[in-house]
Amino acid sequence: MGETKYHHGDLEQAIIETASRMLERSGVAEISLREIAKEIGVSHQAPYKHFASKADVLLAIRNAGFKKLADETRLATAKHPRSPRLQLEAAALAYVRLALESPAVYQLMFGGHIRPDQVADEHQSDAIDAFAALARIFQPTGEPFTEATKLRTRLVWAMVHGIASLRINGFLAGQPDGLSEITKSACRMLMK
Amino acid sequence: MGETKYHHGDLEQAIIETASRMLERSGVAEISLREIAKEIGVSHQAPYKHFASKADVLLAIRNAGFKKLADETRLATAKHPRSPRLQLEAAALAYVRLALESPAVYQLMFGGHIRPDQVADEHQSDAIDAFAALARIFQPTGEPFTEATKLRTRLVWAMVHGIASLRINGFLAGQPDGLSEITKSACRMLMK
DNA sequence: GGCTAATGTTGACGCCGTCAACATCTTGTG
DNA sequence: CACAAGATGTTGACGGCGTCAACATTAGCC
Repeated sequence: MGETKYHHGDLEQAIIETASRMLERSGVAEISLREIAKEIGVSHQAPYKHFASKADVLLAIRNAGFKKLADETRLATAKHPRSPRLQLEAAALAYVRLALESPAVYQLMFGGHIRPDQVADEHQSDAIDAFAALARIFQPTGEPFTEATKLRTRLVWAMVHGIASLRINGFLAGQPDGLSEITKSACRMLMK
Repeated sequence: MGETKYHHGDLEQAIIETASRMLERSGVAEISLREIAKEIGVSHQAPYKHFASKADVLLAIRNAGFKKLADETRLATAKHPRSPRLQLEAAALAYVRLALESPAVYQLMFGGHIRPDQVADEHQSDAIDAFAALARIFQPTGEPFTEATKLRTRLVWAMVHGIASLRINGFLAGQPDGLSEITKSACRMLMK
């Protein structure tokens, strides 16, 4: 049947996937919408039926990254319902692992490639979700987070973010094992 | 005298300065060599007499950023020769202040805009200097740093880097004062 | 003073993101 | 089932970009 169809079927998803793959291979500065379209086998204008601009494609990848971050954080903490210590460690390790798995996406989320003010509020909520999942480690009950909890959560986030970011940029040498060690040390320090 | 000269005088420095200014105003994705040249009042090819490529200009700005980081770290620690606690706090605050002063340069240093493998070893040394200046807080004598010192220094670096990076990306709300508080909390935790 | 290297200019090329106009397919409604 | 309307995809054009090549001007050294 149709080996060459006029309509692609799910071009939007194909663009996100192809763009993500090229992103990890070539870096955000090197990828072009036209090349993505060519790779998919579609005209250079086809992406504009699904995204308003190239920046919009990158934004979608960024948002998906934050969603995954929130999901994985919740998943990690859910595995150890009894031990905040293990929750923190699992969340931290998941965070770092995610960043190392898709460094280009991670840089898209935190590397200044997208101006913070051009992110719709609706999509900031995923980042807020990730923050909340972390905060519940320190304050499992449902009440509004105290200032102490927020401060603590910010320190945790900054710590794991710093570890991941430095590693991606080549400033923390060593095997992933060594990175786990640093991450666990950080957790020990933050849990005390 | 010469209001319009054929030779500029110090085009190389002018390019770095103009590029840095445009960087902070427009973001790294938006700036162009041609626009920089036009702003300076020189032809679009003139920059190529001083830099091999656009990437080379960005690299120079990145390297200058690391140099400044190392210098400021040394300066901060030198102010409190007696108290490691104050040294750490001063270095951390200087680090965060520097990042907030020139966020675009900071993103150039850590945001994945430059591939780590295309940085000449010679220019990694500034980053190593900054690391060493931090490490001396924990091990003031001149011996090779112990593993414990290195781990500790990495945690410090990751922490302040995380704070600065999250703030630049809009994930740590609040006045600079609030940021100082977080930074000081981090120092207290790391010093114990 | 004149040669040479350093510095700056003009012009061209191909790629990029995006606008406009047109083509084809899908789908909902009578 | 027909067909209009909207969704999806194509071709062509434009200006801006980074960079190569060829040429022009100037500075510095013998």
